[in-house]
Amino acid sequence: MANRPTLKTIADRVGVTVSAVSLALRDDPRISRATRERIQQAAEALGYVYNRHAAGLRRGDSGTVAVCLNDLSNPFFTEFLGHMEARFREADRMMLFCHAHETPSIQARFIRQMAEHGAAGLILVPVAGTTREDLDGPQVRHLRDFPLVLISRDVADTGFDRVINDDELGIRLLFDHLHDAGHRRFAWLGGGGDTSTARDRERSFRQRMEAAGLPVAAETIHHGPTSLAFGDAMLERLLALPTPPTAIVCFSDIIAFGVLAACYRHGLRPGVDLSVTGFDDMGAAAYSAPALTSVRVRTDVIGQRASELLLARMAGDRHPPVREVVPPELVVRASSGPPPASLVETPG
Amino acid sequence: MANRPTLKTIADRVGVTVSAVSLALRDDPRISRATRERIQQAAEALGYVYNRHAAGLRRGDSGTVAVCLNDLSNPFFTEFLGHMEARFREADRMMLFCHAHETPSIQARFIRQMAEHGAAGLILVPVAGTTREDLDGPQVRHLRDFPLVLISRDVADTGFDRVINDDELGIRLLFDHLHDAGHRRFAWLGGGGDTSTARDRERSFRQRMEAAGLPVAAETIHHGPTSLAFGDAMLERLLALPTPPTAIVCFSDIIAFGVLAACYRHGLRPGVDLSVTGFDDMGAAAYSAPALTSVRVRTDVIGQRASELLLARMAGDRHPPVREVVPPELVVRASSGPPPASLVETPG
DNA sequence: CGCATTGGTTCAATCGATTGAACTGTGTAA
DNA sequence: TTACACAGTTCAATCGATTGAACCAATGCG
Repeated sequence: MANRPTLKTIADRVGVTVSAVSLALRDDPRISRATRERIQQAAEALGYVYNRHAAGLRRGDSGTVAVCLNDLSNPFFTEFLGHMEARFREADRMMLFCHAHETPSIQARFIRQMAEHGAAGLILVPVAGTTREDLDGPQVRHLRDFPLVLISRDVADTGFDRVINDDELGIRLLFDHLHDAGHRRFAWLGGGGDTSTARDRERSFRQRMEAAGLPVAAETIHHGPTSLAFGDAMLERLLALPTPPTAIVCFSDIIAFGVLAACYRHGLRPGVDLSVTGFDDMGAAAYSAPALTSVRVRTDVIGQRASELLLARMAGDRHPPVREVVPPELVVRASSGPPPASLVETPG
Repeated sequence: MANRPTLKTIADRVGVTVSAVSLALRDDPRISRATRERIQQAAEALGYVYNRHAAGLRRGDSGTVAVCLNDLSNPFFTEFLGHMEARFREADRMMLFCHAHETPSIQARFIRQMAEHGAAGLILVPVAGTTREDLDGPQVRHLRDFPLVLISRDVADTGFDRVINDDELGIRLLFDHLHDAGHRRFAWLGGGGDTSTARDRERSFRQRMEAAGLPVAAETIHHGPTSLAFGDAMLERLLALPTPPTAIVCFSDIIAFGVLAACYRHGLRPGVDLSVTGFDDMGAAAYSAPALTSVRVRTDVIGQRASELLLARMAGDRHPPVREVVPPELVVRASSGPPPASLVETPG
């Protein structure tokens, strides 16, 4: 800030008023060509930097949007960030960024501060446990009619736009792939957090199990953090069961990678000795050892749609809140295959 | 922005002036307890949101810092982001974020725009090819005396603070570990970008080779992007050589993961049949298959130091520019070991 | 009683840019 | 010659908050 030149500085140097400078720098035809050029040269020479917030104060838009992610250590979410960043750059908007770290208080604070900073809109991957109250309650009155789009995770009854993955479809594709390959003994390594994603994926898994006439026993479902360590540790526990599963369905790629690491240590060949699947299909899934069967969540589509919706809202669009559900795709790779022949239950 | 309440709104409701409201909301003792409370309640009731930029206009600091990363898809850099975000949150500063995508024009644009948005400081991981000119030339006159800290990658002679990893030390630790284990046939899979990191690591590698009396042949050094695909593809080429290397030293973990993936497909056991090492030691390195020997770059230390330096500069510190070099640590895991017995050259 | 003090509040200028209205001087038409 | 249009520029209010100075009333002191 160290006393940078302002419109006044330029005006004094050229010998006109700030109004003339303001108009000239924005190429307003009201200022003559000659004067305009003198002004623009002076600005250049002085190293003038436009003050967007002073302008925004008058005009009513600071030109920023806010983005709040729950977890930066998960590349899945940074993929979103990348896609949105690109779209907002196109729209000439800067991004105010927050890493909420799955912590409600950090998220709450950001929701206040981004408003104080004049953000014109907010894209939010709500942290686990986010309630309707948090986005709609008396503490956040300023969010009323505020352009806000939720992505990836849903929060019911908030009246905001949402763009989310079709988790039900994803799990169905995955389960059917495994079931068709002959698997009957499944384990679910699930997101422990209180998120729509964790709930929806697990519910779908249970539904598919039921539909296939398979029992969902206590040792079928396991909850834990979305971390490599969790997947790694869980494989050990699953192997210790009297009848270990032949297919391990993981809530996310991250967990699956942990399982693959443990498999490697045990000399187990995923895709041959047992099947392991992820969910999200982040970039690394194609290069794990072995490559991971997963469900490709369209972070590009979701990120772009969310950006579009937000920009539309910021432009004054007043349509009723939408809930867009983006279909994912099954990506079969080496980590899944038929169960080992010795373990296939012969009918009768 | 949709006509939110302002100080005036509150003032009218309570029956005082905006000055009184301004003072009251900041708990100034000049306003009586009674009035202060009435004002604060009214603010609460109206859902008032502080306008930091209007205030900043008067006070001269908008409360934001800018952060520009070269590559978001590399978790190594998001680790930095996480550490800095935490520090800036503590300091009550919001982050204006940019993903430069290794693209100079995007970086240049951000350097201008963050200034327009009144950022009080900038942390930059310069994109490949960034020159002294880009940070010090006539196009960026506003960066003169601007609080700016470079991290991870250095740009010479710019007069800015820098916090970087000791790449020379890192490579030395890695090389000596492999050499001591008996390896004599090395390959280098290097960063193709024009960055100090790529240069310093490769130079160190060459120096150690020379010091060990080993020839650096054409098939020893290979350049390519920092991607899984590059590492994956390179293993194929290295295996096709008449005398393949026994140790593959990768510029970064990302490349090494690609190599591991290819090894898996070929049935090669890293750490047994050949050794593979990474650099950065990002979180996933402990959970690859097998776990990756790497050099732990202290993203936490670097991120924190950079934040501290920046905050100090923003507070008016005028010390001459510093260049802090943070020592990394060797982390030996399963992906490296002695060369296969059959390949160890017997002396004489 | 008169004057100074103090507590509580308002006044008014300010930060940097924007913009509708007003002004100035030139050229053209009546 | 007067009136009028018009191009080019300036005036002045405005956005929302801050702050040193001014103001006013009530109290304290001599």
